[in-house]
Amino acid sequence: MNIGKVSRTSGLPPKTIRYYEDIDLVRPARGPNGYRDFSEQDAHKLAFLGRSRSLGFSIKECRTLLSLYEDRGRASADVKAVAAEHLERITKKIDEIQALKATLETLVTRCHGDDRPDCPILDDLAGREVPTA
Amino acid sequence: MNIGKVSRTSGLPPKTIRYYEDIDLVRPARGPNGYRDFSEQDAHKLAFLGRSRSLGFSIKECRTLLSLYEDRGRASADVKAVAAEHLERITKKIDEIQALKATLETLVTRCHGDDRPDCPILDDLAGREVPTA
DNA sequence: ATGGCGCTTCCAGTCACTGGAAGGTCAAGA
DNA sequence: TCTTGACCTTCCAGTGACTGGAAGCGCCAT
Repeated sequence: MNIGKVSRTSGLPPKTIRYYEDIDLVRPARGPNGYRDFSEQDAHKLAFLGRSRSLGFSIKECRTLLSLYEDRGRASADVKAVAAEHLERITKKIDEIQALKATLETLVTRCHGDDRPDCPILDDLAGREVPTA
Repeated sequence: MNIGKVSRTSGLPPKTIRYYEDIDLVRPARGPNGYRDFSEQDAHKLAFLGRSRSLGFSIKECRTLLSLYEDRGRASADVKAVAAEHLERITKKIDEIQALKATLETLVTRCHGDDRPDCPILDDLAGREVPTA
């Protein structure tokens, strides 16, 4: 399977697939013309990677997940640990970003948004006190 | 004011401040010894930048915000537009990341997490069908 | 004058790609 | 047969927003 085909089936851009080979996530065979020749297994692996990445796992975590995936005797607890840690990070991130949103919402609401130059958003960014409530 | 002092007052690491000079966000004067010499205004600007960045504005947006901040005659509507757009992005991001969290939570809950090798998390990553409910 | 901190520049690395140039390969159509 | 155009290759460089580290100055106190 050429890179174009596996790109279509996995949903990953060719550039990304080449990059994944570069960092040793996949090791496709080569045809006599120098073209990469992906096996079904390679295609599966790439789809797995795409899905993992889209769930926000880092490349490093993907590497772990992939090795667990390929280890027939792995303990599901090991996988769960990686996923749970990731879940915790995500949860924290959501909290942070929601606090951010609240702040921004307050600011946007308070700004009258007209031709006048006085603007609570800039006031806040400049560190001036703006009551929260 | 030396870089160390302004770093303390603005909360930004010296490296970041030098970087901000590099990309022309600040233009501190120089003393006869070659040291950067930050004015109160510079310090203010850096604090403004720190606050904007911590609210998740990109450097590009910070540049816009900063120019609006320094433009005595700006219309608050212009500022509101930048902030509102950012708010929209944040809102979308929250939705996405929450969907992510839900998926991951389902997977983590479903994985028994013991010594056995069968694991719904890996099954999902591999693209196998896993019922959502 | 010596030690230690703070300052300088410059180069390289991070993460996960992405873009582009320069060139080889392959299959289909005129 | 020639040519077109899609597809493939490698390599280099850039993204964003820093961060780390080395080498070498300046400054102040003891």
